[in-house]
Amino acid sequence: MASNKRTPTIKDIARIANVSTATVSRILNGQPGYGDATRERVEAAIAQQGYTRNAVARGLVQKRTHTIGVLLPSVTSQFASELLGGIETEAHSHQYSAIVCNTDRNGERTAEYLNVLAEKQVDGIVFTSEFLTDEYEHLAERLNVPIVLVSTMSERYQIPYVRVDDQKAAFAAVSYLVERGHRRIGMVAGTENDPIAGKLRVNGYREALDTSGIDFRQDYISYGDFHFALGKQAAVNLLDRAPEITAIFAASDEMAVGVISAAWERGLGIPEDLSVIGYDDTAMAMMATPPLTAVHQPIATMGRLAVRMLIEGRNEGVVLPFSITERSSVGNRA
Amino acid sequence: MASNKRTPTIKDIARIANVSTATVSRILNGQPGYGDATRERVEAAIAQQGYTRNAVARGLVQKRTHTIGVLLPSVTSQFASELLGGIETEAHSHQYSAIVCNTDRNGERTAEYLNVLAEKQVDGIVFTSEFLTDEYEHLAERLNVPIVLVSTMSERYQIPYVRVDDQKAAFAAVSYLVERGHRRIGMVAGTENDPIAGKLRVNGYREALDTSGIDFRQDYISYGDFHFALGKQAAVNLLDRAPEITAIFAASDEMAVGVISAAWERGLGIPEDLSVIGYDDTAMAMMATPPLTAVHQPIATMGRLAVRMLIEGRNEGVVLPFSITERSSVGNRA
DNA sequence: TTGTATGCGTTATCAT
DNA sequence: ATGATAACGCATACAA
Repeated sequence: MASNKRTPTIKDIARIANVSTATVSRILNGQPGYGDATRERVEAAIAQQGYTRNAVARGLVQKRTHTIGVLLPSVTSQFASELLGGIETEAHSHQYSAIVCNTDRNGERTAEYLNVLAEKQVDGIVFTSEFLTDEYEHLAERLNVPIVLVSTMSERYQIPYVRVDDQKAAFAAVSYLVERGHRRIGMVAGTENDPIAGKLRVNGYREALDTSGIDFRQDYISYGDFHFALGKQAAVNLLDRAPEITAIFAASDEMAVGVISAAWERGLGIPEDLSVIGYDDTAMAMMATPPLTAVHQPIATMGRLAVRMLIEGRNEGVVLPFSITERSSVGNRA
Repeated sequence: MASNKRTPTIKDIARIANVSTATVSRILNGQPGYGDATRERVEAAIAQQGYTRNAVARGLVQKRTHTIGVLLPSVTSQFASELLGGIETEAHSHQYSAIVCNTDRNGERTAEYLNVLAEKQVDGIVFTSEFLTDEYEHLAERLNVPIVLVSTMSERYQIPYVRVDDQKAAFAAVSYLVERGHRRIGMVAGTENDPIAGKLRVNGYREALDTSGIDFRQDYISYGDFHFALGKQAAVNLLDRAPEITAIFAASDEMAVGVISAAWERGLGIPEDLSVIGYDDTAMAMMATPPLTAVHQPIATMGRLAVRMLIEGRNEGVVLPFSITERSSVGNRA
C-alpha cells in the first residue's frame, strides 16, 4: 500500500521557490549566504511539500554517515542491553545512529558484520565480545574504520578500549568475602579460555586467596560461560563436590543468579547457608531474591565513553573504576 | 590515526583490470555478461586492492538501504532486548541491518527518531511502544515509510501489527489461578492509561473473575508501569491494604519479580503464602527465585515476523498464540 | 561479452 | 546574496 508519490528532493524545492539547489542546501544547513525573503520562500516550499532530507545522498558526498556500528555477543543479555543503552544514548545526543549486530559469539557472523558495517560506511564501531580472536583483530585493522573495544582489549594490536580492571575487581570481591569471615570460598568462573574477562577474574580470585593466606583449591572453581544456564550448572557441580563452601564468587550477575537458583533447589538459604557475590551489577542484581551484592561496573558509562572516543577520534585505552554494591546476598561468618 | 589512504572504488578496480565500471559492477552483483577471463582479472584486482563496496552509493541509486529502524521504549528491558534479538536475527538473515532507537517513552524523542530514520531512508520501521499516541501515528503516516507495530496497535489508523491477544492471555492467567483454588486474587497492572497492554490485561483479569463468579474489587488492583521498581511498589501497596490476597497476577515479568521481592521482604513464602503469575515469559522468569510461572508471549518470533512483514511488504494485522509456562510460583489452594 | 553515458540527491567550489 | 556545475560511488539502460 506504500503510496508512490515521489519524495520531493532539493531540486523540487529549488524550482518551487525559484532559487538554485545550492541556496536550498545552504538554508537547510544553516550556512550564510541568502536574504530573509528567499529563506522564507524556501522554508515555505519545504513545509508545503513535506520535504525530508536524504541522508544517504549527503553521506555519499560528505563521506560520513553519522552512524556507528555496535557488535555484541548477544543482545539479550542484561549486560549487553545496558551497554547498548549507554551507547545509543550517547550516539543520539551527538546526532548519531547505532546499528546493532548480534555476533552470537560466532566468528563467521562477526566477520560478516564487520564487512557489512564497512560497506555501510559507518563512522566507527564499538566492539564487545567475550574476547577478540586474532582473526577479527586483523580484519578490523584492514577495514580502516575506527574501533573502540568495550570490556575487552587486544593483546596484539593497539586498539583503543574502555574497561575496568577485571583482576582488581575480582580481587576486591573475594577480599570482601574474606573480610566477612569466609575461608572456604568457591568461584563460578566465566569462559575458561577468555583471556580477559575469563582469565583475569580467576586471577583476581586466586590473588585474593593468596593474600589472605588461604590455599587455592582447583576443585573450588567451576567454569560456566557468563550466562545463567551454565552458571547454574557450574554451581550445582561445585556444590556437589564441595558442600563445605560458605561463599561463592560468580564472574557475572547471571551466573550469580544461577547459583542462587541452584542453592534454592537444594534448600540452601542465602545468605545464611551460602553467601554469593556477583559481578557487573546489572539491573538483575537488584531484582534478585535476595538482592544480590555485586561488583559494580559502570556499564552504561562505558558505552557512552566508547562512542565519545569514537566521535572525538580519541585513540587511547581507558580503565574505569569499579565498586562494590552491597545488598543482601552476603552474610558474616563468625 | 585513521590512515588516509583513499578507499579503492569501482573505478580503480575497472582501471586496474582494464574493463569498464559496468563490468565490475556486474561481476560484483553476480549478474550475467562477462567471460571467465575478465572475471578473474577483476576478482584479482578486487582482492589485491582490498576493495569494499560502498553501500551508501548503492543505496542512493537503488533507493533501498537494506536497513530497518527499530523504535523501542527502552532498550534495557528484558522484553525489549528479546524482541530486538528476534528482529536483528531475522534482519540479518535477509541481509538487512537494524538501527536501534531508544525512545525512552518520550514523545519528542520518538518524533525525532522517526524523522532521522526517514532521512536515513530506512526500508521500514518496527515500532514498539507502550502505546502509540495520535501524534506519532500521524507522523508515521506522513513519513511514507512502511511500519509494523509490535505488541501494540493503532486505534485510529490501519497500521500492520503483530501481537498476542492481551485480554485473552490475561483471562487465561487469572483463570489458571482460579483453577488452583484461588479466589482472592490481586493484580499488579501496567500503565493505567495504556489502551492496549495496560487496559486489555485488566479487562482480561476482570473478565476471568466475572466468569468464575468472583466479585471484582477495585482495591485488589494496583498500578505500576510494567517495570520492576513501580511493580514492587504496587505490590507493597497491594499487600498492605489487602493482606488476605492469596495470589497476584502481574502484567509483566518484571513486575512479577517485583512482587516476589516485596513478598520476600515481608517474609511471605512463594508459593506457600502467595502465588504469583507473570506475563511475557522473558528469560528472567526462568531465573527468578522461585522460577516464575508466566504467560508466554513468543517475543523473538514477534520480532522476526515483524521484519518479515516489512520486507515482504505484507500489510496485515496478525495475532500470535500465547501459552502458559508452568514453573514454581503458583501453588494450590485447597 | 563489453562499454558509454546518465542519474540517484546532495554538498561544495567557483563564479557572478 | 545567488547560481552553475562538478563531484561522491555506484547501477543501469542503451549501444555496440
